Amino acid sequence: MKIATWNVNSLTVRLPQVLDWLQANPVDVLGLQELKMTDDKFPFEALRQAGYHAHAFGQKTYNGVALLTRTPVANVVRNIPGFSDDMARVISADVGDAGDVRVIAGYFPNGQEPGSDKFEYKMSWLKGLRDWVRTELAAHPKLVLMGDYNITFDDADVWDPVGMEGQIHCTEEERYHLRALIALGLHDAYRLFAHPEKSYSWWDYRDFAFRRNRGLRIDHILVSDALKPLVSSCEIDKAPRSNERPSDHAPVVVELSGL
DNA sequence: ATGACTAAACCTTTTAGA
Repeated sequence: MKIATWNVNSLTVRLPQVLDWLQANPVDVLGLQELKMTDDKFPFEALRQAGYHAHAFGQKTYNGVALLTRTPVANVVRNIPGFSDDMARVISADVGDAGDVRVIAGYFPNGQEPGSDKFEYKMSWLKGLRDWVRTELAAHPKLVLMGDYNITFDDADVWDPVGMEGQIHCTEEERYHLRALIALGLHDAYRLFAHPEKSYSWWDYRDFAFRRNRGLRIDHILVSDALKPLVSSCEIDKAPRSNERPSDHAPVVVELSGL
């Protein structure tokens, strides 16, 4: 089973690229973030013709997430139960032939800058997510928590760790929450394998950042203890970042054997 | 240079992203 996450930064603009990517990478599950559209605009029919079931949770202009799957899913949940939020950031479902893999796909808050109201919202959102994921893990041992986290784990995820020290995506407060998720019994699938140094999942549109590989690794796939032994690969696909009108994020793909 | 691109909307200017 292959599971992927991709922040497309407007599905309206990126739909042709998503369809092209799925044709070349027929993953079983794809989580999308930053749809930037309401559900009545969501391209259910185009995705159905591409062979995917789709569940969307969108809103106007900002945020918005979706889960695309080759086979039908069950128990779709939108946002974080127990955490009141007027933004569309999370969608989860039971996937796989046995329906025993819980996939949670999220668009984590950006946070703007430390000390801002948006940063405080990011901190409370992360706490709300963790409290819910703890109970989800107890109910679903086989669990994947993936998406645009908007947090780097450490300096290895940052093109300029000195210049970005203490800046948004790189603060100790954000990384504390990321480690607290790991402490629930989750593992960063990407770091289960050796990868080249300076591997990132996002590059600024400005200043030729992609060509200069000035990026951040902020899109992650975390797998539970029960799934960790099944992970056979995890890769960032940089190819779509070279498209015309690309998303600023690249897809991340994990392969689970025996599912 | 609180800049550089990109996207959406209240659309020739602002807000947000990361």
